[in-house]
Amino acid sequence: MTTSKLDIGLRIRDDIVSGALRFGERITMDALASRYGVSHMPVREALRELQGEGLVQIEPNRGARVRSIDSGFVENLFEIRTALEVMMVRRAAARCTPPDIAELQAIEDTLELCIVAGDHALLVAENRRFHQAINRCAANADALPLIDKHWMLLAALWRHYGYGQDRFTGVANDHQNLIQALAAHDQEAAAMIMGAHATKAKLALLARIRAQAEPVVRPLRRRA
Amino acid sequence: MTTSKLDIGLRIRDDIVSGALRFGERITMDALASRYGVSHMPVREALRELQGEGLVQIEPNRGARVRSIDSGFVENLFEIRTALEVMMVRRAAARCTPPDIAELQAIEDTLELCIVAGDHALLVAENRRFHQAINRCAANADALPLIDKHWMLLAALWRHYGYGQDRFTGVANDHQNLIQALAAHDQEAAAMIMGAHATKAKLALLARIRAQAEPVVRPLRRRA
DNA sequence: CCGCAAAATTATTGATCAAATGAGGGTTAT
DNA sequence: ATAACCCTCATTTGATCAATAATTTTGCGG
Repeated sequence: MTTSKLDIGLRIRDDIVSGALRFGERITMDALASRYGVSHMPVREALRELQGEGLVQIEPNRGARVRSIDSGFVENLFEIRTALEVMMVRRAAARCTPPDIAELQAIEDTLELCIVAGDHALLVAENRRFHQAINRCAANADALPLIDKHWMLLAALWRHYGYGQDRFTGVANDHQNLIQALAAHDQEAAAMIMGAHATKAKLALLARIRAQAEPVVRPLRRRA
Repeated sequence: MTTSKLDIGLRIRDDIVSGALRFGERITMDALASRYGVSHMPVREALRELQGEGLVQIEPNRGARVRSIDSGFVENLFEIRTALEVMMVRRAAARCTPPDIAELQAIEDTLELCIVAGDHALLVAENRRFHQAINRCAANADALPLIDKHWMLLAALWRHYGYGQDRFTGVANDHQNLIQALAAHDQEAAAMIMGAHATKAKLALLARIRAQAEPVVRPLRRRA
């Protein structure tokens, strides 16, 4: 009914990331069409596009479902993102300029304030900004959407399983060391730290999954 | 006319890779529909899916065109694929079994026969099989389609610019050393060799592109 | 009461149609 | 003659309709 002319693909994506559409859930075009107040056509095209991105899986003549996840999938996802971000931080270390470093430090400052204040919602946003800033320094425009896609999926998983108590201990330290390595144009150091940083996140999320955490639906701000 | 019921997306993909549809070329649904003897519908969905994969670019209300190419894009593509394949070969080194090694050696044997015989067509096929076999050992099912996608794109570029004379000198040596490292479960060695292997390919293709005066990039008309 | 088969219902897939958007050309006015 | 404006055509996009495939339900027989 609220027939917003916005791209239906974005709406579906948001609903997947926000948890409104759960992983593995079967989705019919009828349901989505009535949910968004449009006909089947935009939904069909959006689903195809999301299938190309890997977010939904379509079986011929048998409908679509949101990509289903298991711990193996999570591990695979992390390894892909880690490999890409390590590559990117290496490039960033080679190319970053003093203004870039200053921007990173500024983001990191507010991020650490969030840690102290316990503002998780803003914290994850700032964390993403931090990593995006690094990736932008890497100047590989074609890797950015790839990383963003995986980041988005993993963010949805964090949301679903909840951030543990000690999720962000060590993050500030990693980030500070990362800034140091970038400022010194030390590619190997930056790569090492980033690899460890991402791996720690992987272990933390896998632990949450193993612990079968309650699906916490946190009132995270919808639009940044 | 030959209305094969096969997925139109595959046909379009093949036509892009084979060069029938050139990079940057504008494609209308009418043209594709009549070309494959189907109505607009399957073409629409296929184009959306290919857009999700990044192979075609769709501008709203202005149609679709095959992804356009420049040397920066090629470099970006190689860096992504290299990062992923290095990650994968590291995993493969940790997990591969004697039968895996035997299979790799068998593929490599026929590959080297192709080098001697100068059978380029079979050679590239065997080369791909070799790398796919390694990636399968890595047991990261979610990285496989990603790598395949980039491999396919780069294969199309090789096809277009041609393999130089010395493209495959050193390939056999790299592969043999790779097999040794895998058999010894030496992750670091395998990663190093794979990184060098992929980087050499990057340099070779970029050299081909620079050497060829004729640009593949078709002048893209910009919107206002 | 259980199993199998056939029909009906449900949902996807392909096709045709109508409307909206953008581009290109032609005409007119200055 | 040139520039701006309008009109027309081509093409995408959204909607409805028909048909194909699959799943579920129902009915019959053992």
